[in-house]
Amino acid sequence: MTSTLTQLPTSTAWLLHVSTDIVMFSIWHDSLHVLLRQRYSETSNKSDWALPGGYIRPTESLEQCARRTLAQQTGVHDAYLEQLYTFGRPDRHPRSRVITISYLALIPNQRANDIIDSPNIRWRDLAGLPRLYLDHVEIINLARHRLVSKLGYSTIAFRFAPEMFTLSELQHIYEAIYGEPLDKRNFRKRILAQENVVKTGQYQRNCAHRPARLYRYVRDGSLAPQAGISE
Amino acid sequence: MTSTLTQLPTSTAWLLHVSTDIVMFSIWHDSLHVLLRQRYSETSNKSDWALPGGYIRPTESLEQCARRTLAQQTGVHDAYLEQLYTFGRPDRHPRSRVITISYLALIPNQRANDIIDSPNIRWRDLAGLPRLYLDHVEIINLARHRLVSKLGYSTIAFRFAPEMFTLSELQHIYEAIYGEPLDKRNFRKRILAQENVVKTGQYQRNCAHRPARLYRYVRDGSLAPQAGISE
DNA sequence: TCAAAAGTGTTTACAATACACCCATGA
DNA sequence: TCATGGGTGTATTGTAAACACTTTTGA
Repeated sequence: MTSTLTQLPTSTAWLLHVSTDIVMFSIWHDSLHVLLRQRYSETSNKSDWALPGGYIRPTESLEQCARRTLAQQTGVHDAYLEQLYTFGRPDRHPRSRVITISYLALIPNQRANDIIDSPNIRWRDLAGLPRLYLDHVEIINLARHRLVSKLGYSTIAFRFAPEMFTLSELQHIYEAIYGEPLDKRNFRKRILAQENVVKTGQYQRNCAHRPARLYRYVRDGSLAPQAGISE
Repeated sequence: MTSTLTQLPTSTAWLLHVSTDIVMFSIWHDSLHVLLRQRYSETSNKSDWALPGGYIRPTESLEQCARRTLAQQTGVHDAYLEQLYTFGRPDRHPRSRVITISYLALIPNQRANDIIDSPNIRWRDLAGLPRLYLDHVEIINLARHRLVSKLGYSTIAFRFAPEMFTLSELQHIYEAIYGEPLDKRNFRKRILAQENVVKTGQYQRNCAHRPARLYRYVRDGSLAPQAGISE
């Protein structure tokens, strides 16, 4: 910033809006899905699908805005959130200047069921997205790209898993995101080499095959992740 | 976004400012420096050092804003730019709501000399920064962190190097950013394994030792980097 | 001939890959 | 007893790390 408010050139007193848009992913039937909401255009009678999100309020932070709009529109209060990228092309919105800060949101797969399944809110498979509002395809593509690359060097995959999970469940998560199968033995070796993946001592129940061990991921409480930056 | 402008609740018609702040790095005497400008506060007579940057205009994109303010304040027109992170805590500015999109900027080290060396614009060593405006320390720390990690998997280091460079010059760049020495033979092996680093056939001149080969980095023109996202 | 940086290979340790069979359970 | 997914180890390959001496130039 150049200076404090009093020094602002008057030319900056123009209308500008800031929003957040949230790309929430979850895995359904072994493929990556994104949560979309339907928007009815008031001009044409076409409808678009859009990312959850909305305009920022005077006293909330960017992340709070993302959390609030996500909760209002989808009922999800406790997703993992991480800032993605800020889109600000002057012509990205047809009628006004809207700058949007995009967020990546993740919830455990089984939680995806809890989301109110109204006709206006739907999980959509990334293969075969409908026509999307504004530049929301671009935002989703960036989010998927980021997710894929973070899978390799971070522990972000555990955000898709429940409290206790089997190694096969975890492997399915990786496979759904990468879109290709992984070797079972090498996968297990690699995961178990991380010392924060620990046996719970419990096992699956009522499966028509040998019951799998349940594991837990323990985030070491040492350094709490800074809002949205880390992982 | 929830909707188009006409549907905006009136409560969003409040004053909000958007700026960009640029963290421009360069290497001086084997250590990483950042370009700062001096700000005189109109309230107290203390002065702060701040990142270059400024408020966005109605018709420019975020990156154009970063480029324009950087050029106005420092004379640098052609830096490499990459979006970093958006800071938007409601209390980050004392008098108004200012959301800022931070950018990482890099120029070849020798270009750093060209920058107008006014008392108001100075390269400052990252070890030993002065008191900084608002949350600009935080922005700089994030930028350095990002730079260090990208050094490992990207080709961003070549942004510090001139058109033609010796492998030792390149190694000094890496060492300055990591803050630790590297093994010469392993370094050269690793760099030369990348096929975009090619011999020019030319050599250093007038050095009091064996003249070093000059190399060039060739960006393969196949896919041009998408504005600010890639690398 | 000296100082100063350029240039060059090999050995070792570790990480990633490929690959196939037996086990425990419910039906 | 059968179908289903759970669970396990080794050999190989490729990649990263450690490490010391010779070469070329200007002074």
